[in-house]
Amino acid sequence: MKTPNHSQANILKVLEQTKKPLSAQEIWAEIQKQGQKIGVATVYRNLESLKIKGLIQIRTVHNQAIYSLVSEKQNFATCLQCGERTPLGISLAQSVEAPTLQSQAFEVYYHTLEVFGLCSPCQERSP
Amino acid sequence: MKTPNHSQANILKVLEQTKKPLSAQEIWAEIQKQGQKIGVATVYRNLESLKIKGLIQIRTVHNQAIYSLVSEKQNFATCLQCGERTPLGISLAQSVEAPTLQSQAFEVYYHTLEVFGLCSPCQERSP
DNA sequence: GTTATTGCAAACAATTTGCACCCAC
DNA sequence: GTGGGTGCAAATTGTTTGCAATAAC
Repeated sequence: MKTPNHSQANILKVLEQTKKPLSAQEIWAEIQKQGQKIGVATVYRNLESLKIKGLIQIRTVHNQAIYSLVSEKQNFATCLQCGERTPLGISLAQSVEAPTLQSQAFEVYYHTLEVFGLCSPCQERSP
Repeated sequence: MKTPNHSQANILKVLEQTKKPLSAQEIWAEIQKQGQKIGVATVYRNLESLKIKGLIQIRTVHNQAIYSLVSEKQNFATCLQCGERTPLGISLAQSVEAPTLQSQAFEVYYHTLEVFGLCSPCQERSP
């Protein structure tokens, strides 16, 4: 659990290859499809480890955990109704992170700026 | 589902009273404790409605949805290991929100700035 | 009277856990 | 050999759904 093991490497590889956030089940299916033998439990256990290492991040959509590489875009506009997330072309948190958190001995891995509301289609759907 | 009904009012009241984020089950238990009769399903259904209205927000901790009023602090440092969230004394997103999103016809309800990493106790616990 | 909302219990699905096995070192 | 990592299947638990009864307007 200390050094990145074989399963964790597979998980990271899949996330890099597909280039999009996946659920645990999708990751599991994908690794199997690539010929590797792996159990669901192993996927979950290693996803947890990877999360704590700060390599992947988790968000929840429709009551299902979705995993993605931390290296991907961190700023989104998320629709409360359909869950669609569109990246925002801004990145501004670094400037405040450091000073505020150093004093609290908090070790920053990454950050997220997310805006919630209704996307245009959903606005029309529920007036 | 259009106008705030009785159940939704109860949910909001509980969230205001306890002044802290609660799980659906906790909200359900609390409303019952106050003498109101309500079913779990009703709680879930109305939480969903309140979410879409932008009145409450959801986050997931340990595979459980946690609900809180949107009016509460939106900026946090979250520990990836223990899940502890400490509010940040900053608020900076407004300035970028508006211009970026107006062009996309996205109706903003609220925003969140979250920083992830390890809190000081957890750093010592996992070197 | 018509429509929306509710409670109940059953159904569901994602995630977790216990345990025996196996591999690496 | 020993300890961590694994697969399997069972168990758990939060959440959702169908439906008849009820409340709202």
